[in-house]
Amino acid sequence: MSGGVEWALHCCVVLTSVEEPVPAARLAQLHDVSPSYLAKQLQALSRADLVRSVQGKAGGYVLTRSPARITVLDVVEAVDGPGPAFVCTEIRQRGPLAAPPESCPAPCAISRAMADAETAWRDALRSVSVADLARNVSSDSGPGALKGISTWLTTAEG
Amino acid sequence: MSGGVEWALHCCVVLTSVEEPVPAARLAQLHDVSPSYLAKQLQALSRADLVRSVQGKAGGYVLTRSPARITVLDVVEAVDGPGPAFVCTEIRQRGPLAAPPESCPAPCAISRAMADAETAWRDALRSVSVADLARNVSSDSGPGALKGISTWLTTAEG
DNA sequence: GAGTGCCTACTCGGATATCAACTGTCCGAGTCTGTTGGG
DNA sequence: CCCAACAGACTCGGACAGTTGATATCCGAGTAGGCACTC
Repeated sequence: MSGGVEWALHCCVVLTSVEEPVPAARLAQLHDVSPSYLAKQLQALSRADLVRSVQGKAGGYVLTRSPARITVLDVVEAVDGPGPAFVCTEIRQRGPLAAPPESCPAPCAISRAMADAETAWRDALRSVSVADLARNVSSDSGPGALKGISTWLTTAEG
Repeated sequence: MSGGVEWALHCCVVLTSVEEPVPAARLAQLHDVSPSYLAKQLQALSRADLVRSVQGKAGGYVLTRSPARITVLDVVEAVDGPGPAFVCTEIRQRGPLAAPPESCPAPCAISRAMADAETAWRDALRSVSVADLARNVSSDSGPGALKGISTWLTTAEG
């Protein structure tokens, strides 16, 4: 799994607490990560229409909709790609004892088992929204944590 | 996800139908895959104690226990490694507004959500055994399919 | 003083190097089988 | 005829290159805001 998923999720959570656009560079120095690489992840979120990019002097990124309507699965698929992690090569149709294609209308049992597991994984990620994450962060570190980050993001200090 | 997982699972399924050891080279030409690379995957299965390797002239690989007691998760973890796919970097403890370590006794909300999803994925893979896979293959391609593979594996034809 | 045009500075977006992991390959260590020689 | 020792060949196991995707970076296109000039 790509490590940029964690960055993107944290960015979505902090964007929950602010209404003005936040530049990628500021998000990068907040998390102390590479600004250029974080920009790439945010571009992926923008392509997936999870955040809206505004250009110009006071530009940056803003969530396109309510955090309650953005699931963790949305972010993961935006960054890591929507394709399944396990891809069936249909090796049962290869080799000297290959199964004839007309007898393979459905994916093989192995492919089905892996697909079912990935479906369970996706369902779990879909059941958690970015708003849930922000709520949990508040109950962990106190309600003032996100508020402090919000004010730091919107002020021009170093 | 490593593509070798598919090869390893197919090998485990075909090993279900045979009692004698089967060399890696024969499994490779059955599936028409690289013999050397398949050998690497089988070595991983051997390290995980899922298959037993016997050396010498009539050597090869055999399952160490009943296929009903080998789960798909066992094979996946043996080949891809047991570590979780998502690793939390604890970036909340970095940067100018880093959370103090004493206020982070538990993993962060993001890490928990990802861990829960992976647990669901693991549970799904753990609930399917190699015996289940073999049974499904038989209902898909007919009971004769595995039998034919078994006889082909144990005979010395080209 | 108000409006307009321009200029600057800041933003994103995609094209570009660097690196690690997966993929693929090879040769040496070890062992079982079959044969052969002797008793 | 039976046993034991040997040779042979086949097996696995770990060490060694090639290639694709992830990581990290840079510079150009575009736009909003601010300023100066004009009316």
